[in-house]
Amino acid sequence: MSDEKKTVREEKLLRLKEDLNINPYPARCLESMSIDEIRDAGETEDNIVASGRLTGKREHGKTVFADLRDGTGSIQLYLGRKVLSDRDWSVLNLLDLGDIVQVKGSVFTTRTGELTVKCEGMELLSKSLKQLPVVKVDAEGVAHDEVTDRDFLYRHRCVDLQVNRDSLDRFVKRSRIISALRSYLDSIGFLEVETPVLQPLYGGAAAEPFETMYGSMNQQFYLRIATELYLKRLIAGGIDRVYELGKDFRNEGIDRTHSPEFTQLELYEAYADYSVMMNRFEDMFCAAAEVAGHGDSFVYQGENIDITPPFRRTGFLDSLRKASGEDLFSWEIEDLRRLIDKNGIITQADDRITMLDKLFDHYVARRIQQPTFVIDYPEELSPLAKRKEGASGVTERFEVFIAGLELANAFSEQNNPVLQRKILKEQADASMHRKGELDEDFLYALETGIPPTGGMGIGVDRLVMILTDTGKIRDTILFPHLRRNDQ
RNA sequence: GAGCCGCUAGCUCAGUUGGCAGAGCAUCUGACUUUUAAUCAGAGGGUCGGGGGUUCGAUUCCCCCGCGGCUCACCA
Repeated sequence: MSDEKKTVREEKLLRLKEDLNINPYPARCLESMSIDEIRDAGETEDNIVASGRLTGKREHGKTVFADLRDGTGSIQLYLGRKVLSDRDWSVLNLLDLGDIVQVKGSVFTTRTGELTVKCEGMELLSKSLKQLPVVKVDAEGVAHDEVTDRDFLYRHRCVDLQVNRDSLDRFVKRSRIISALRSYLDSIGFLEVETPVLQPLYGGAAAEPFETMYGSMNQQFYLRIATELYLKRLIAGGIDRVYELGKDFRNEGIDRTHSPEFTQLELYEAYADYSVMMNRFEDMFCAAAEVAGHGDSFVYQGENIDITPPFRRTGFLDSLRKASGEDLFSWEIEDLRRLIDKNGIITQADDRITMLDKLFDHYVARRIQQPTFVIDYPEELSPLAKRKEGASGVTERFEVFIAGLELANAFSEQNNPVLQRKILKEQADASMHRKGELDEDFLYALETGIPPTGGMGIGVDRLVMILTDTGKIRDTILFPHLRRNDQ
């Protein structure tokens, strides 16, 4: 061991152990009430037990006021020289902010109107050796010295959750939103399943995969970019309502709305189509909004969002035509390029359909504020969707946009195995990476026959962004990826 | 992957036109029996992200590197 100087807290730890014969990390403690329960119960002469982290300490000679916080809330402690035993008073003097303690006592209201535990006994449950940032909130509710260093907070989420109240609230809501999605699907007969994260072939979306060497198989595997092709195998297997809620991985850029590791909900429903998926989306979105504490509307990044169903519907080509004032779908590639340049859109797109998609993003998608189903996408953009009957070149597909964010993507699934094989073959031939490889197992499943099916993918992190008024996807993810910082 | 910005005490930040590095909160000592951003008096605390260069002297100027932030690109 080194002979480095002990920190103040390490000294206190030693004094607790040697001078006071206290175990600073006991294995057991008394059962205690949660702090919100204590608050609900109000004043009482009875002895209650409360446990939590010491987050504030105001010393007044023979009296100390402190703040105790657990996962449910915070309450003030009153610690008096005359009330506490000599031993507890000595322990108190060796406590630091951040220590975890248990107190026993009655509950009263101070003359300033603060509900307070009058402590008669106190036990140290765990000594904190790190001096954490102290965030104080004044009478107007303004937080002082709030920790803002993103790097620090992402690397030490435990600190973020302790000192930044907003952060904890956001992740609690995230959890509740996910529960609400599951409850909805479970309640109408959907079966939750788990499909492989490591896949010998990847598919179901157009994205760069993460690659990994599978040692005992002696083969290259990929982290999934979507669960689609496996869930449809289950539809073929007769699981008529199926969903998976889990991580997908796309080896692409990180920005405000993209995380390479993200959470997606994919659901498939046999004997349904994309219009049923619209209803499912509305139902789930409203259920999630409710558990996030919202009514018919809420504010996202300063904009009021009205979530009263039904949500607006607009055609992909119609909306593009209206917004641009031109029938872009019939334009030649040179003219599209000129329009893209004129609008200052920076893109490497060189084919007609990608250019149209870029123009759609520019003219329509990013300007959509209120919940909107953009329906009937061009078939070139939608290889896994069924073509719309009676309309040429479009598919039964929609995406949901709210506040300029793409939240969901759904379609009436292509269940014609002959057409599907043809489309995937053309796509594979055109791709540099896939080298013409088709997912034959998936096609086999289609060839055994699957019913008409509606399917949908929902970006869960983005849903949480919208419902918690969060501007960056990273802030909805507990442990976003960071480079190692070994210094 | 590109451009711009940042990195100073545990936290929030100031500052040095190149000359022993500052504040508030936190910490430590003392005072105080109902405070709540408690107050008052005093004290300690820094490899100024890392490495190199210029210079009598660099935390400050220059170069390289690391990490982060913002914008953009990639992302059916």
